[in-house]
Amino acid sequence: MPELPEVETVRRVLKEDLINRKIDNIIIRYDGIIEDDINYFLNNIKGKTILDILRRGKYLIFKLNEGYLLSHLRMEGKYFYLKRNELDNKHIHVIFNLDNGFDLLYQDVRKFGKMSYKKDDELYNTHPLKDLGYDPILDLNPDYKELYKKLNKKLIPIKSTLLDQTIITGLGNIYVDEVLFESKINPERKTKDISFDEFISICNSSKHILEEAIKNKGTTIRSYTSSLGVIGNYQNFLNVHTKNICPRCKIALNRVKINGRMTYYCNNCQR
DNA sequence: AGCACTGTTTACAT
DNA sequence: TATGTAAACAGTGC
Repeated sequence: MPELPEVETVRRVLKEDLINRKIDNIIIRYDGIIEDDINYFLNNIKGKTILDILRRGKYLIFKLNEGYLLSHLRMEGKYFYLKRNELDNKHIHVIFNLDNGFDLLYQDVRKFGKMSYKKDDELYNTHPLKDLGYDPILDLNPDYKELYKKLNKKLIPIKSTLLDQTIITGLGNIYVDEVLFESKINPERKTKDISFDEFISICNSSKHILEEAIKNKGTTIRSYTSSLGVIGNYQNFLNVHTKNICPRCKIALNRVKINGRMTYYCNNCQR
């Protein structure tokens, strides 16, 4: 479900309730969510206290008093902070019993989400975080020249490259369309044909659009919520994604598949 | 009923 | 190495 603004919103919401909460027990109902050996995961997280909640790209990072709980929501993952036994359904796959009588529930309709435990010295040095590229919100002074080298001789469409989290991290299907519209670049252009100036424009638009989306608590098109029943607002500011008419020149938008992902763009404004 | 679609990532074949 | 496809899974809508 979520791209960077949605994950950032979830992080902020969870931070209000979870700081200094101790995890007394963990109930895992569906093993597929946990990437580690189950006992390794349980033994390392049970009894730990949540000191902070961080984010990198689309990953949520619970900083514990020792090590980290790394979590990716993929398409449908959601966290709910509720009084014990207040809510249950068949899509709740992991339950963290907290020391104050509340639970942190992990719900995931499609079961794509992943969690793992990372030691203090592992977090940023091992997959997946070590492979992530420029985070437009967290990284203030990126080496644009170095990033641009990665586009070097790629033949795939620029949209596919921007969905690849190893160059810029945090963009997904919605925000890539919006970024390319703002920077007036056709999503079907070959990556290697993007000029350095155009790449800078993409980076600037990414930062600007992601910031605005965070201010609006993310985009809710079908199922995203940051907590129980709380939707985002940025869908009201989308220019092209899910739209029919170009807001700039008023012609009909193109709707094509790139990488198997529905893509919206204006053939007139985006070159 | 059956098929196409969905905000993600990655394993695998070519 | 680079790229495209399928798979992980469940629900919704036509």
